[in-house]
Amino acid sequence: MTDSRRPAASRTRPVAFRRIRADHQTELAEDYVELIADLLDERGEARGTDIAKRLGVSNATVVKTLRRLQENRLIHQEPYRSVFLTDVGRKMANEGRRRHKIVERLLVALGVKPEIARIDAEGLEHHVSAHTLDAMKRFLKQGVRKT
Amino acid sequence: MTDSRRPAASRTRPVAFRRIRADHQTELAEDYVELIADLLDERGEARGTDIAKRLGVSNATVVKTLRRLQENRLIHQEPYRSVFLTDVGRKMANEGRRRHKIVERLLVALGVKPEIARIDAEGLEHHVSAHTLDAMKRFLKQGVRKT
DNA sequence: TCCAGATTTTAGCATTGGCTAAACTTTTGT
DNA sequence: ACAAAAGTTTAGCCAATGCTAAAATCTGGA
Ligand SMILES: [Mn+2]
Ligand SMILES: [Mn+2]
Ligand SMILES: [Mn+2]
Ligand SMILES: [Mn+2]
Repeated sequence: MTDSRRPAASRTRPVAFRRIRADHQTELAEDYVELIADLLDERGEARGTDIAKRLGVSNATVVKTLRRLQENRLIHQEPYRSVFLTDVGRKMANEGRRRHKIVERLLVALGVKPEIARIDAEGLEHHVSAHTLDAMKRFLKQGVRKT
Repeated sequence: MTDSRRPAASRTRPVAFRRIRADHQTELAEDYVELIADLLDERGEARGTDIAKRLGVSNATVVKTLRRLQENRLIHQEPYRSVFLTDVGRKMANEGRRRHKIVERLLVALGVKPEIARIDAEGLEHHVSAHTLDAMKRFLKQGVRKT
């Protein structure tokens, strides 16, 4: 029953699960900076309240998370003022957007309804490795052969 | 700048983010029951230690999580004995496996290396809606047209 | 049988992400 | 100019997921 080409589950699975736990650690930060970048583009400023509204979360929660993002040098903020991205934060936002767009376009290419693609992509994006993202890009570019 | 066919971000984004938070709530439970089902199939019993090993997590963590899964009627266990799935748990495991396989096969079909597909699928599976899963299934079945 | 080593559970702690209600600032309208 | 309204932060709570170290239980030889 053991497939010699496939390494034992006891060895391979922990790798996957560790990756997921790592992904989840950065996931929230990624969504925040991306959202902040969007707000800055759309309206020139990103207030905590706007972030809360878009995330569907309470104001207090946002305040707490922003504090941590500031400690991690992803954003800059002063009391009662709106939020800005540091260079690191902006870079993270741009990478996030890029991934996000590719995943969403891939779903649409597969025949997923645009509204649903938007929603699913928001969760999927954080778990797509660089290699998988490349494969998606290739698929989107060159139509596709496939058996 | 506003696209009339696309609803305002302030209305649509919270939907997506709420979905993600919901997904994350069930994610761990899904991985546990799937893993337990695997162990039961492979070796007839699922010990906490085996689960810990495959998840790459400490024994104590597993004990605590299993207690919660038992409260939620997904598993059954007795002290110092191995773990079994309830009907509900088994059903969840089967659905999980189905989704998991489809996602993994889709990635491979896109040209992702099998080892990487395995890893990425473990995180992606929980964020795929029924509709998207159908699209993936269709794609896998019928080659694909695509522009 | 019985105890030493292996296994499993418990205790206690930390971090993250969420909430509501209260306190504090800032803004606005008269 | 200043009080009411609006907006923001703080305080204090909870649940989930992780950890290590200690206690408890089980088990396989001698
Ligand atoms: Mn995103
Ligand atoms: Mn996201
Ligand atoms: Mn799975
Ligand atoms: Mn999984």
